[in-house]
Amino acid sequence: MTGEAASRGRIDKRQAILAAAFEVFANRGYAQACVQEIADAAGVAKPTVYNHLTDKETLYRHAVEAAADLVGAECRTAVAGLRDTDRNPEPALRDSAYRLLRICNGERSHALRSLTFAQLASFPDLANLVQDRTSGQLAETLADRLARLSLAGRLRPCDPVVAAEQLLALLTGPLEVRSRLGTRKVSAAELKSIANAAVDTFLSAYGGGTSAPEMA
Amino acid sequence: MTGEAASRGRIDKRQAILAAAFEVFANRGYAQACVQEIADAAGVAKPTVYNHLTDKETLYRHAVEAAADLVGAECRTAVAGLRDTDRNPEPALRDSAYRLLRICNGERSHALRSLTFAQLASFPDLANLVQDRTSGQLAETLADRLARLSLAGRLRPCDPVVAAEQLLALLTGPLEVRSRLGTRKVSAAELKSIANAAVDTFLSAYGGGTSAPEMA
Amino acid sequence: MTGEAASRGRIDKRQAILAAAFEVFANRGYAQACVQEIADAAGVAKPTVYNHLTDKETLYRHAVEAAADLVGAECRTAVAGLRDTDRNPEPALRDSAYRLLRICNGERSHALRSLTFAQLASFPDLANLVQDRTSGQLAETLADRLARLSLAGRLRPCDPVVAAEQLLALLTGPLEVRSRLGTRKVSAAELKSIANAAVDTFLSAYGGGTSAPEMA
Amino acid sequence: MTGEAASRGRIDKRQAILAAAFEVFANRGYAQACVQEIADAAGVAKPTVYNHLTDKETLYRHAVEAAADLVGAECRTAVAGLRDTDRNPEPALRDSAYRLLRICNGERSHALRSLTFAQLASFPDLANLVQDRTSGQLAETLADRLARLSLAGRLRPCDPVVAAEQLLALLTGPLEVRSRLGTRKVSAAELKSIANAAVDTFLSAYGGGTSAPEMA
DNA sequence: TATGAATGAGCATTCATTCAT
DNA sequence: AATGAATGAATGCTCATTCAT
Repeated sequence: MTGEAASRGRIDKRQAILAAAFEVFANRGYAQACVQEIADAAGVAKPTVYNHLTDKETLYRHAVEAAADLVGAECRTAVAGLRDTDRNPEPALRDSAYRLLRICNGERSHALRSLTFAQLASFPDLANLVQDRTSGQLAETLADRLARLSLAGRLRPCDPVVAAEQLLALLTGPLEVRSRLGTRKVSAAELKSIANAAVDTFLSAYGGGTSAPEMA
Repeated sequence: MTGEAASRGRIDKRQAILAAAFEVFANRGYAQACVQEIADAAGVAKPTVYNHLTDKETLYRHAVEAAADLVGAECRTAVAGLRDTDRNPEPALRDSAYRLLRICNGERSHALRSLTFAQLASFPDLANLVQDRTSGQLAETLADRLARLSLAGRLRPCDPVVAAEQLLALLTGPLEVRSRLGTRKVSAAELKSIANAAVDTFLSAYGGGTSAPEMA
Repeated sequence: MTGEAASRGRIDKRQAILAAAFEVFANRGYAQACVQEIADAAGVAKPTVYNHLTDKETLYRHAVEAAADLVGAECRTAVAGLRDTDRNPEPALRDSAYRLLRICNGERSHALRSLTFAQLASFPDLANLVQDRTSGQLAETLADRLARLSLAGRLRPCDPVVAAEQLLALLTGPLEVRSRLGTRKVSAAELKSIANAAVDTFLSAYGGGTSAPEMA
Repeated sequence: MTGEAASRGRIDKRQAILAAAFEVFANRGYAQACVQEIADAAGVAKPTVYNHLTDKETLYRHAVEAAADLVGAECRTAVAGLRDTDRNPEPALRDSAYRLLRICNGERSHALRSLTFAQLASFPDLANLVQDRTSGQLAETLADRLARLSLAGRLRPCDPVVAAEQLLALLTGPLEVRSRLGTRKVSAAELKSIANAAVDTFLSAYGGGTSAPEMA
């Protein structure tokens, strides 16, 4: 009991530090963020931060990695509805598209994107890691789903990797513009409109499988 | 004469400083870049930098602005071929798409994108300015062209703003993934493949106006 | 029994800490040595060091004092052979001289010397304590022996304090130079040569007692 | 003029920093000395110290080196009187001995000795450098003089290196004891007594060449 | 008693910025 | 106009020391 409570406390503190770190890094950027501020935000003393995470760099890497994992998981959840190949995929596509946009429009996503770009030069490996665990995995998952839909005759035969890539591009590209890189709030209605426009275009190109064969 | 030569020298020095500044900022990021390094790269003494540009911030703003203007101009040139409404727009689209990708894949573009994201928190206004002068203007120009093509019956009736937005998204989104945010070289062949896939999808959705049947 | 064993364990731990402390202080110097490293070297946790020895300063004092006592005891042993006033003292002198040099050339002696000098400013009293318990006591012991030898007519009448002082100087001075303050190994042969040269000079000045009285 | 004055100012500042640094290092030791204190003592701002001397380590090395050169030069001056081989060397020996003791008893010498020992572990090369430029060069110079005196028949034939080494040992050894490693003031009278005792013993061993009977 | 965890205080170093020349 | 030199303000990191268990 005591042991569990203690280690719980330890873990909580570490989590608190990582969360505070991501928050501060997101607001200030890597270089401008100072460890003292992170410590303050986490409610601990500066050396405690160092005890748990060695370095400003290490702190940054762990904070970013954790955020990337969170976003990645959210994204995978968002496209879960596409697993069903028994139905016309259009409603599921519209739903997933909107869910993805909500995630991408979230603060965490914007911050992650921002930080990743910002530190491209300093931590290129971290950029790759983040991309893999977020858009990379998402694209793969999506490609899998699209491939099955295509096989099931719900989508025209196509390269599922390209299709997934383009669907995502049709979602995130316009969002980036409309949100002005994340500096502007985008209403739910606008998100829906982006999502639907994306799905429309996507289906124009990839829709219409066997049920209404375009004589592929 | 002397006066002109002198002011010419002055201008040259200012340009040299701005160029060096963009280079250094691009390589190190805003905070990590130090004025001394920029001065060294420009071949002048540190106070000279301050004489010309007041501030690190001012220096940054001017350097970024100049780069944005350059990229913006390049982009506008790239889509010049779309002005012609007398022909099937497909070849021009493929050409413009490829040209745009080459620009977006260039070092300057990547650096600009990187820096803009990196300093979102510190200089949000600069982010907007850059976006306006690059993708913003480009999107507008493109929307104009597409509107005329649509009017001319070369494209299906559509919202030209959305169409432009999506075409750009289909180009830049996949490029970003493939180039791993700019850290990886992308071959000309791959660029062409991205461009063609984008145009294919775009034309599936927006192509086929009245006068120019796809069967062409 | 248990009590004894326990207190034995306690004492052992304390000894281990002191030994580790001297080792670490010797290698790093007072300020550069950190308590954590000492704790690690002693195989205990940091607070345990504090439990036993209060302070970094206290720890240092005890460690140095213990080392000084060890060296002091060794030195006294080394000159035991001079107690004999019945024989020509030359062989005993040569033997004692060599033994002293071996001690002074030992790691512990060098470390002690180094640390004492290093912390002159911070702990001047400790410097005096160390000097008293090592060269001080040795000089006194030696002076006693020389006085008796002189009285016994084995040495010319002289001020035994000065004589002892000079004999020690003739030993340690050259050793310090040859060993480059302890950074260089000095061979046994070289030690012997130093010892003999010292005794030669010493006997030239102080040798020749009653057997060939110079009629002081 | 202006240039000279300016560079003069620069040099003066550098000298001031080095002098202040030696002072502070001597009083506090390397690790305990903080650069701010040195800057204050030199009457400059901290970064100025770094501008001139790069590093705390570099600062230390230059300060110590400069002090070593000063002491070395003083020592060489002190034994200048021994160059004369036409006279009985005894008065010159007594004079040089006393002069050397005054130097070795000076604050700078003590500090140099202290610091050298203190940082043996951190900067062993510096220890050697200091020893070479002070006692090393002195011993050589002295050996030269003694060799010539010996050749001139003013001293008994001997190994001049050993003789020099022993003479210096007879001076510095007792001084170190009497001054308690430099923590205690030693009166001029006591210095003279040490010097004379050293010369007495030295001459007992090495004096009495062929041409200059001791009875002189 | 022994220890994992936490902290307050301190220090080297860097950098944007400003004078004096 | 251009520069060498100087500085005030920060910031990463370390370490002796103390709690709570």
